Amino acid sequence: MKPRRAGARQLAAQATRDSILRAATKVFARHGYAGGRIEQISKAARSYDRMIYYYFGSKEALFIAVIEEMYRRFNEACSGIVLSAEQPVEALTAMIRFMWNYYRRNPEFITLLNTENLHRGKHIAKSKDAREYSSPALELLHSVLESGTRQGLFREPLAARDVYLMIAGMAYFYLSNRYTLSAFFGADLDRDAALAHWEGFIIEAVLRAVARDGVVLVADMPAQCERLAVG
Amino acid sequence: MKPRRAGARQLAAQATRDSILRAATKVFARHGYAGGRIEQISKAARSYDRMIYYYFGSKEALFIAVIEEMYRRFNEACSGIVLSAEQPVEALTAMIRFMWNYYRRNPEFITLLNTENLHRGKHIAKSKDAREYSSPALELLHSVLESGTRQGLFREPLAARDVYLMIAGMAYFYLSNRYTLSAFFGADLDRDAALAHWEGFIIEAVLRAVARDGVVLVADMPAQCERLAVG
Amino acid sequence: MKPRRAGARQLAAQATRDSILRAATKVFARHGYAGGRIEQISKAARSYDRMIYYYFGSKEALFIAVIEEMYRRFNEACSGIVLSAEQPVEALTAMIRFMWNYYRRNPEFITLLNTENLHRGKHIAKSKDAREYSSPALELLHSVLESGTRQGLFREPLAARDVYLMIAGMAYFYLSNRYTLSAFFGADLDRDAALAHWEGFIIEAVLRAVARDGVVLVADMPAQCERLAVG
Amino acid sequence: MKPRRAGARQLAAQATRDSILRAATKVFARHGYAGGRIEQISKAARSYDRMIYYYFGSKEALFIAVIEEMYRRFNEACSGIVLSAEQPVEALTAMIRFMWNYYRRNPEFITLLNTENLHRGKHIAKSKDAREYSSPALELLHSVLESGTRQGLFREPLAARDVYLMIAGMAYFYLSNRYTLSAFFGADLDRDAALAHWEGFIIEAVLRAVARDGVVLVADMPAQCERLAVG
DNA sequence: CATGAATGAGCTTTCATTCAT
DNA sequence: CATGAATGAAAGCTCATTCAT
Repeated sequence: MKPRRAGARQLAAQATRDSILRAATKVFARHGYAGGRIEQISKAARSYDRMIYYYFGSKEALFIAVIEEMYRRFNEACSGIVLSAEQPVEALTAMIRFMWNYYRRNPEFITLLNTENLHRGKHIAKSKDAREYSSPALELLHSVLESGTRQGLFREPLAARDVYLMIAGMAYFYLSNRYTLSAFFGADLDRDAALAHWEGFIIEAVLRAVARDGVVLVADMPAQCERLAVG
Repeated sequence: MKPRRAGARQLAAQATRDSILRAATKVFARHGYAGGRIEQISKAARSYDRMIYYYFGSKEALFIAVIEEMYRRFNEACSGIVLSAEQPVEALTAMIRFMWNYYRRNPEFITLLNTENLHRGKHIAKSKDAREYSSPALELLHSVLESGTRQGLFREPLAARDVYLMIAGMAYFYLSNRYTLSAFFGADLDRDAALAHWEGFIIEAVLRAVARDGVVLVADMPAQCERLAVG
Repeated sequence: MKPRRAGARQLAAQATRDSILRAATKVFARHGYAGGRIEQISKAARSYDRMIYYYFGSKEALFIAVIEEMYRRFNEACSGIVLSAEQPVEALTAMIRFMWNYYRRNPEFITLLNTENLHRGKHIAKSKDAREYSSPALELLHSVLESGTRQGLFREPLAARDVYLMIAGMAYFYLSNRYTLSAFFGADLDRDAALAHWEGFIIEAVLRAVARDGVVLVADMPAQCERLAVG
Repeated sequence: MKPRRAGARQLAAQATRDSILRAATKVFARHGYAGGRIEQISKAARSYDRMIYYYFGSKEALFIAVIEEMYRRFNEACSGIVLSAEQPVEALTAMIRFMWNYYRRNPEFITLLNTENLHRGKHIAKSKDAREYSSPALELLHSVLESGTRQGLFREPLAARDVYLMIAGMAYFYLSNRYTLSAFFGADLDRDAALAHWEGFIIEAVLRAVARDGVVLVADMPAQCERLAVG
């Protein structure tokens, strides 16, 4: 009947829903699931409590939507990675840098994942789209590792999953736990120099982990690498 | 006059305090700070809400006490590590196994740290004994790395802190995030085989990270190691 | 669009707020601030605890609102006083009767003021409208005193504030402290005769306090007055 | 058996009881009955909650004891008043000054009375010694008034009770309500000048209230008085 | 008599959620 | 769809009081 109006309405509705989702992401990331308040979310979204129930049904359903969106964005970002399989060391280095930077720039990603793991993944288990979240990052990594092996740079191919876990673990842990670690070490892990140092350390450790015995892989800025023969 | 009786009273009081602390550790580890209910804690401790306030003053103070106790235990456990500095590869391997097992056997350690980091370390900051938590593990690691270098097995010594972060990161992340990772990978990371595999992977990766160029370090079960010359 | 309906909603909301305020006035007047229970208030208002926090935010803020409303009503009542400045003795007498009757008919006024003074005025200090509470009664009194002086009935004008304090003190103290005073005197100060006697005594004392030396002012019921020359 | 020890014990016990009573007086005076905390009292008395129940039985019984002690002290103080009945104006003035100063120096007297009146005298009603509290002040006042009448200074004798109420009302109200009055007047009633002014005003008003028609009584500092004939 | 732990009812406050326009 | 009032359960915390040496 009034398509234009209906369209405008739908647009407005979508905007409301989006702003709630965005606000919820922030609030849950900051305070956890139990600590995240419905009212805080609705106010941050400049909307009303009621709207949250209208669009999402419950606090838990909202949290699930937040987790889903978080994965969607991560995979979307992963899809954007372009690597030259011909230069596996460069590609691997770029992959590490990507993950490190993604974690750094999306701190909610880390705290939301921690929150979800605190709850033993029960929300992701309820998600209908859970299956779709297997990341393109893994496949990329797999082909890079294969290429490196083929070129004699990497040893017999490691499981992409293991390398992924290694990269993610080293990057994630440093950022996720930097507050307690800073207290533990008596040093500020948030300083630029410390961050840069750790990024370099991850790269070095991963290259050493994948390198063929007797081969030393070096990643130089900007993203250069060399092959140094031994013996 | 009545030392035994007075002692009994104090003992009972200490027992009450301890059981509250133990219960709080479980509950906060399971549900986070905001999600952890005072009533749940007092019931689990077979005590009363009032006693929590009697002994600790507030929910937050109780949480701080939990965090402090958690660190104390960890450092206590670290103090028990005995390593033969003469066999640096074995020592380093043992160190890794220790941390991996500590995380596995003390899952609350992980979730409590995550919770504390969610709150940006604000509780540890309020702790009076925060300074004392610097772990003996770091110093041990330092001497092991030095010994390895001296023996020509390890390259010029890496910072103990970096190696510690590498080990902790790889071990911690796997265990902390296994629920979301299992969904992400579509595989169960909790299976014994998967756990054993990852423990081995960490050891291998760390040994490769610290090895002198051209040296391949291998850690064999049970805790054997060999030196394989290359070239 | 739907002004009547929207209006009805707002009206109902206002009614809820009002009934809470009314109930709170009663409860705080009866039991003091600490002794006044939130639940008692919400039940008396036929509402819910939650609504008190919805509309007022906290127990203290509710008490402040009660104090503000109490002052507002008092000043509103004072604004209704009509005095003929030409007949200062009658006017002053009427003023005294007004205050006496106001205290008698609004016993909460007295106990709320006592409660607020117990807390050293800390709530009124937090009130934003505190400034506006200076009563019209003072100005009225001032003009009555001036008129009396001009007519040669009153001595050189006393400060309206002092006369106000005298009236208020005598009336307030009798009513505020009648329970302990009754025990102290071994007599019932609440009997009609006793009350009427005291009202007359205040009037007489005040007239004597303001009278020009040598002039005896008499206030007869109903509100008549004569001037009796002396010497 | 061990009289000295028993005596010492009794003394210590009395000291404990007294310090609790003193602490309770302060706490109830400061926070009212409901607002006064048992723990606060026991801590202020450097004793234990349990001791309060040991010596007084309950919070209410403790409050009754406080009220009784308060009256006892007041009457004790009144008993110390020495007035020369031959100089009724001076005597009356001295009486007023006594009451004004007693109120000023014993602010707990005022707030405790207010608290007791808030509860409609229910505690004093439960006191067994309540009868004994009729003050010597009334009798003193009575004889002063009679003497003044006999000497032709005061009019036909007023009821001592009325004059007492007048003095008490004016003095008590000013001090009791000074916090709200200061806000109401926009002036500080606690300043020395203001206090001295009001003391003088009370004296003047009372003298005028009791003076024989045509007689002007003046009370000069220090405690002098003159008789000024009119006409 | 003194001491400090224990008790459970009850307090203020907050929560997620639903109702009524 | 939006708005804001309403709801009742449950949270953290405090209270006066009693128990057990």
